[in-house]
Amino acid sequence: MQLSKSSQYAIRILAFMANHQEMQPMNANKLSEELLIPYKFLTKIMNELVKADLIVSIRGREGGYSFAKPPSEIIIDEILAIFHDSIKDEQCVLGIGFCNGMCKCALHDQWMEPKILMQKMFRESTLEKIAGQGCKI
Amino acid sequence: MQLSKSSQYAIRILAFMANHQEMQPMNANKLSEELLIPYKFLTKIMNELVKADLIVSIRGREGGYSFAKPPSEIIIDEILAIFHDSIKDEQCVLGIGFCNGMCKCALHDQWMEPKILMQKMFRESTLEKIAGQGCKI
DNA sequence: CTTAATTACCACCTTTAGGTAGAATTAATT
DNA sequence: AATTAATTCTACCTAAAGGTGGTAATTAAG
Repeated sequence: MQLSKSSQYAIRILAFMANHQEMQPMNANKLSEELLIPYKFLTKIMNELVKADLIVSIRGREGGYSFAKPPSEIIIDEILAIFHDSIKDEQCVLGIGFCNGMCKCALHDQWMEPKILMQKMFRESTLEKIAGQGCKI
Repeated sequence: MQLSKSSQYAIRILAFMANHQEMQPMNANKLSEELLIPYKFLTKIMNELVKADLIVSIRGREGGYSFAKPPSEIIIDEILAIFHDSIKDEQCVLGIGFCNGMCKCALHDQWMEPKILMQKMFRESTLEKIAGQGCKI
């Protein structure tokens, strides 16, 4: 029961970048060293963030990555969605097809509250909001 | 962000068995057909439940599976633990090593409440409690 | 004793997540 | 124009999850 490594890394990378907007564009080497994320894996993730239009990349010398839009407009759920980690409304904790009022799973009622809280957390947290928190790793 | 198939199946299987205690021992064929879980995968899961002492198996004709202890004494978290799906106290949502007061991740504070709720849900739900709920698939 | 019904075990297959390698492309600097 | 520092692309590798096949072991029933 946890996020994929890709999602975890992506959030940490973007939060770090949001904390150092003056250093943009920021290159993959720097990010890899600061966050202790394998270089090649990191570039793969960054590339997906570029394709998803969260990040723009500048190739060549003095290049690197910068935000495609301000961190205040990027929500965590948007990042999770890229790596298929977002919690959908209809998602059943026991994986049955249609888990709703008609035919619900054995954990449906208990699952409601934590599920809604997680969705709320992922949907209401912007990068800007969370960037200030924590010890920036 | 979801439970493994093994955990999902195991909970559904055990809840079903708790709902039909008069039919014990219950064999793999019956469980597979009722719950639409691939036979071979199901027997693999049952075997793990046997090794974990949640279930006892009886081989041979008229054999099958029965509870090793009453469903009122089996909590969901115990099942999740078998498949490495339990949510540990120190588990960080962004996967950093030590996420606590000293050095916490950017989502630490927001993660607290849903995490505690999920742990509560998994730790306080017994099989007996959840068995009655839902439409028994 | 034989047969049929059952679980246990071992080995494998397929798909996905996580991660790596190397060459191609781009662009600033010299 | 050459060099160098950077991203991008394609392809691959490894480990784990999910799933299957075949057979041995066990046991009740006939």
